[in-house]
Amino acid sequence: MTNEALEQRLLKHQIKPTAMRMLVLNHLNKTSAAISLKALYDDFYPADRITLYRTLKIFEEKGLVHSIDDGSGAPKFALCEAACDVKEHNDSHIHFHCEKCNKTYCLQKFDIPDIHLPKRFIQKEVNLLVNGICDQCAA
Amino acid sequence: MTNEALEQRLLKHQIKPTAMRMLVLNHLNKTSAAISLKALYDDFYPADRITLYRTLKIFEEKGLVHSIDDGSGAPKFALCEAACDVKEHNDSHIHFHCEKCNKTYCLQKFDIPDIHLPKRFIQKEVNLLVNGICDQCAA
DNA sequence: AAAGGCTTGCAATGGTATTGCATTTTAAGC
DNA sequence: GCTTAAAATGCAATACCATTGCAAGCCTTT
Repeated sequence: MTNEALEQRLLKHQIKPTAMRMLVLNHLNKTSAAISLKALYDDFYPADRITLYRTLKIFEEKGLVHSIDDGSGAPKFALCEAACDVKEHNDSHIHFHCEKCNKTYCLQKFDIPDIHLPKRFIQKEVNLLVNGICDQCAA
Repeated sequence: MTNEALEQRLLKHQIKPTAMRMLVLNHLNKTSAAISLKALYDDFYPADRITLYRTLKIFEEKGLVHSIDDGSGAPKFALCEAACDVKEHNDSHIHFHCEKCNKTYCLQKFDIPDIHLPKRFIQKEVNLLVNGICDQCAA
């Protein structure tokens, strides 16, 4: 992804494109798995941890990434689908956590099936986390 | 639930029935919503927090309760279905978190629908968390 | 060049999970 | 019942992660 493309993507989400933010966005864009703050920190060492924290925070707030809680203790982050924006997240896909390699993937193509709830329960948002073994590790 | 019944239930799960454990089990049994360690601590004050922590821990390990991560930051705990035991958890139901009252319920009667995964992904365990408004709060 | 606003970096705080260890309680054998 | 071993409890301490406060730096606008 070119610098211009990165910049455009940030601007589209009303995020001021700083160097740090473009680096982080580029990094997120390159990897297929979701990434934790700690992992991001390791990859960007010796960049400041708090800055990375706030970078992810604002990305999330502006609908550029969504956070995934895969039960590993710390949330992980992954780029949103194109449909997401500042006003609304729309990440209705399955999240898969591999218990072998510990990676967490957004299965963008795999929608969450319809849910049946008891009478008078109102559904707003659904999180579906599947634990198991990913294709790489199953090989 | 009688003391004998509580005791039997603990023994069935290979948990030594101490006073504390029976109290906690009774408490879990009385409430329909899942409970966090902190809330349990508040309810049992001035009992020791660590003891309660370890009580929940062993309950979980022995298949008497399961933990639910509803995104509130701290896991909550609820009694397992009767089918669970020391060897295997089997809590394949929807968890519902009400954003109004912040309570989290096990919808025992509402099974998780079948999931479609990409080729060669192996599914082991599924967590389905629905956020929304519960029947009480919707009224 | 000056001023204001946003970003960054460092320090500090806060909450929760977890472990170590000494003491108490429980269960078992005699 | 008494003794002893194992398990549970209570307290202190540690560790981890998220989050905030504040001062310094950067960038834009005038």
